[in-house]
Amino acid sequence: MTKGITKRNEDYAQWYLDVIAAADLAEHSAVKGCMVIKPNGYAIWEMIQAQLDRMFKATGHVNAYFPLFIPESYLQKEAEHVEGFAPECAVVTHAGGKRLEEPMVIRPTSETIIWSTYKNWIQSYRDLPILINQWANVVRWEMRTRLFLRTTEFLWQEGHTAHATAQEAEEETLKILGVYRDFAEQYMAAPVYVGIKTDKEKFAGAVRTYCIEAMMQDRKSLQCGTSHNLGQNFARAFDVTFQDESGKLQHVYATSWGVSTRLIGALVMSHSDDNGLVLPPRLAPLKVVLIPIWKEESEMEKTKQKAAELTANWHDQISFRIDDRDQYRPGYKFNEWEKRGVPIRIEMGPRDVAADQVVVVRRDTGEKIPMPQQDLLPRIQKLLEQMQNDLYQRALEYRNAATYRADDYKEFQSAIENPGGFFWLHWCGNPDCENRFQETSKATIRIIPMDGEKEQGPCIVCGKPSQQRVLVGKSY
RNA sequence: CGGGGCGUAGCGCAGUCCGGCUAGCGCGCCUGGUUCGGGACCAGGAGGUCGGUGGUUCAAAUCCACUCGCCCCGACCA
Repeated sequence: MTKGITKRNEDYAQWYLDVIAAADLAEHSAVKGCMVIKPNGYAIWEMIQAQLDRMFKATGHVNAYFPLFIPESYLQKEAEHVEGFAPECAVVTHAGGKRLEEPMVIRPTSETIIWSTYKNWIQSYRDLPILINQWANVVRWEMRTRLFLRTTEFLWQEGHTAHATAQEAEEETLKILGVYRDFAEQYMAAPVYVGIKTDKEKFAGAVRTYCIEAMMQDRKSLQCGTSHNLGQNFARAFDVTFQDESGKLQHVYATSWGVSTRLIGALVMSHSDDNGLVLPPRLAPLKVVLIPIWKEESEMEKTKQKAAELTANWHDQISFRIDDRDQYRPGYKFNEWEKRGVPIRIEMGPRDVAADQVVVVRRDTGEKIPMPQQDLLPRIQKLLEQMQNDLYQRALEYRNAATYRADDYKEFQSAIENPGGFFWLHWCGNPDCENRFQETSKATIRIIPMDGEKEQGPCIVCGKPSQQRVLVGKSY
């Protein structure tokens, strides 16, 4: 029945691209590695933004905006940071028809420009904390790109906070990690594992990087959000000090954290099926589409009128659309809205009008549910919540079923290839061991759990004692 | 950067090996009509510097050289 969408089990990568095309979310642009986010895709981003923005503000953050351009010398002030980002920076050398005295980097992230600014804002402990977020675009010249998951330019939010104590900075880092986790689970309906990155995987310039990791339908892991405790690294690099209560000068403690348009890719790969996009209701820009059905002109008027009556008081309460376009037949419309991931479709034809009912169809299950027209909106609202929960549960079960414990390296190596998934392994903490199994399995340590159960065991590579298991998987 | 693929109508492609009429097909689009509870059908129509430059030739989408770009698979990364 489906045209134009490759089956998931035939070619997952192609399926992903096909779903994006079918749902009209984005397309490749004339510029390599860049994408045009089309209205359907951008609307999802706006839903993500709106909710996260509420959550950031509820936790005391405010928005600001820092420049796109960063003097090249700024980037070089933090050693690890420059090493990590320099290779993927786009640099502007000419402007206004002249060669610039100092080249400008197009921000790959804004720590450096922000800390050079915070320096002027902070003198006393009374100036702290600073809790700022910005919604922005950034550019990272990646070798290989994939729509939404990794593009040369992408949209994100980056929070940058400044604190008087190490403890406060750590609390902030964890607070945001919690926000991300809640957002992923409650809004994206994506269960996530939460933990710390290994030194090898952490952000360039951070003391510690925390993140949330979600499993996609191909059993690969996608990092969906990161929260960094930057310690005093950037304060030292930019000489940002404050006078504490006792009058002593101290370097400021910093955090930074972000999520990006990658989340749209995560949504696609978490829930969608061979018929196209499936969106969790809470992030669906359009939640309901009502399709009046008719044969003759008289019926057309009647059903259209009925549809208008039925939804007369919906406008402030739910995002919906009546698709009464006359140039398409119902089957075409069913398919079109399905591809686009609208959670609920309401069919209403002459038979329904006569029976004072409608047929409600769930996008996630395809289930058709006849419903009385009376009190339709609350029933729909309830169903949307049900769907939101069901999507989460389904994703959770899928992930749990594909998460294993492994103690034998050979077994792990074969299992990561087939069937694939997440593996809890004992790891001694030695980067050499990390590199070893990374090279041989192409899988990486996704997280070290923070509050996971302690369990003694031998490192799966070298056999030395390990205090707990770490999560390993192939990733995007 | 390595490997592979592709640039011909808005999209997907055929034609290229072996040069030759006015460059085709499907989808989509426009007009009219019949249709309408799971991707309708009929008729008519619009739409092309064949990625670019140079060369070979009476003649180039097709052969040669150079070049630009994009996509996919790997190494780097949110």
